[in-house]
Amino acid sequence: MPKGMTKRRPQTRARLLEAATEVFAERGFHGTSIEDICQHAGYTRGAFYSNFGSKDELLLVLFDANSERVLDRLRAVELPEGDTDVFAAAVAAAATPPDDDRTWFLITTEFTLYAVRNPRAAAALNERDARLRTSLAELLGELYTRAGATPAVDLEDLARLVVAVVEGARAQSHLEPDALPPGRLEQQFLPTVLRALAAPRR
Amino acid sequence: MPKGMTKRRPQTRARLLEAATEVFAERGFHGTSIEDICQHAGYTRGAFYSNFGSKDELLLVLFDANSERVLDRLRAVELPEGDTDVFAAAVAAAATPPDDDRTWFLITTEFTLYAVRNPRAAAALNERDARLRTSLAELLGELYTRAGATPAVDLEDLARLVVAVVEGARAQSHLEPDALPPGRLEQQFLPTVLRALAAPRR
DNA sequence: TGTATCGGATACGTATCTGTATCCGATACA
DNA sequence: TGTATCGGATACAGATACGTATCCGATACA
Repeated sequence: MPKGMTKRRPQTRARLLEAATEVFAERGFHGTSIEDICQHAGYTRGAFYSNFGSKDELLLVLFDANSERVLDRLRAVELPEGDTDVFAAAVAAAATPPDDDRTWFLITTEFTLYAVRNPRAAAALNERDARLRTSLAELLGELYTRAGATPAVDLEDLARLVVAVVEGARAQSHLEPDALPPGRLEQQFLPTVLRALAAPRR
Repeated sequence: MPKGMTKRRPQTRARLLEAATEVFAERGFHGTSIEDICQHAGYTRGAFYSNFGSKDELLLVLFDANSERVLDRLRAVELPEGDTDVFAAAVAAAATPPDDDRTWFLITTEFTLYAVRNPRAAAALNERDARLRTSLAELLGELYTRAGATPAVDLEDLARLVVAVVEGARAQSHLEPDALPPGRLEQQFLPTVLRALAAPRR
């Protein structure tokens, strides 16, 4: 805790961030006024400007916090031991989205749009994605090892593919949850794909 | 042309739509005021309200128009004849994005967000996606035929996968054009993936 | 050529949002 | 317990966006 005083401050910061999460998810970033956030959090705009310089700044903080969460989730994935179908088991273990996925899908997508137009945000997003791919590549490497196979392609490239599939599927699932339950596309295809990208036995 | 009169009308409509396309891409849907659109098109708000009921309505029209374009593009894909690597050739033929892809990536993504929150838009989006998948499944079927193979999975499901990969890759490319040129991920992986999903020869 | 209708411009009132400047209660700290 | 500082509320002034109501020039049509 910084020098002067505090105790209320981190609380209101947290509450503002949480409120912003919900309101952004509901109405979008541009569609949300600072007033909306404060109202939803039970504060006035005074509190907001005392804690953040602008709506943009808050969004960056929000995104960074979520990035850590996502990375933690990925790092927490444990590869199963069973020797039946390692690929399928691994995908199944990793493919369950959290309950609040809808909210974060909306915010992350919003942030993506924001990033395409804003260099500072693009940097943050690309850095997160790079770290995510590194972790994922690591995991994939271990997966192939356990399967007793060698990957036939660069693991970072493969990580890009996996991210593309996951993100693409996520969008479809959030638009038509009934037609495509979350995780289904991944479970249906990723095991086969990963297996197909193992180097041929020699 | 409708009864009363017209000639100017469809022109200004078109110009407003074109202006909206550009401004939405630049500042986002919520970030764009109706005034912005009119100014960029060289009209006043009077012209806007005479042609559209609201910004939302205009967005729907914009999206529908683009949907047709996308479907036309897909239907125009011609499978190559050469017998070398049919899968690679097909992917290469289909993977080149149009020049204005960035603009439409932004708008479509924006529209996706809009759709997650708005049933009417979701219906439009899902209908387009369904038609897109149908066309794509057809194309894939023909592709397997030419390859002398039988698909091992439902083609509509496979179409979902392809769409996921393409959309996921598109997002990555627009965020890091240098690290991932448009179409590269597709060309690198899709041929192998499609081949791997052919039923084993019997 | 006259005239009714159409398309878009202009003008207006209102609502909302923004950022800052100031004020007051609460809390740490001596 | 006194006091300086901190956190958030309140108050204010300006800007921007919205939708409508009205007006005027242009075009179809008789």
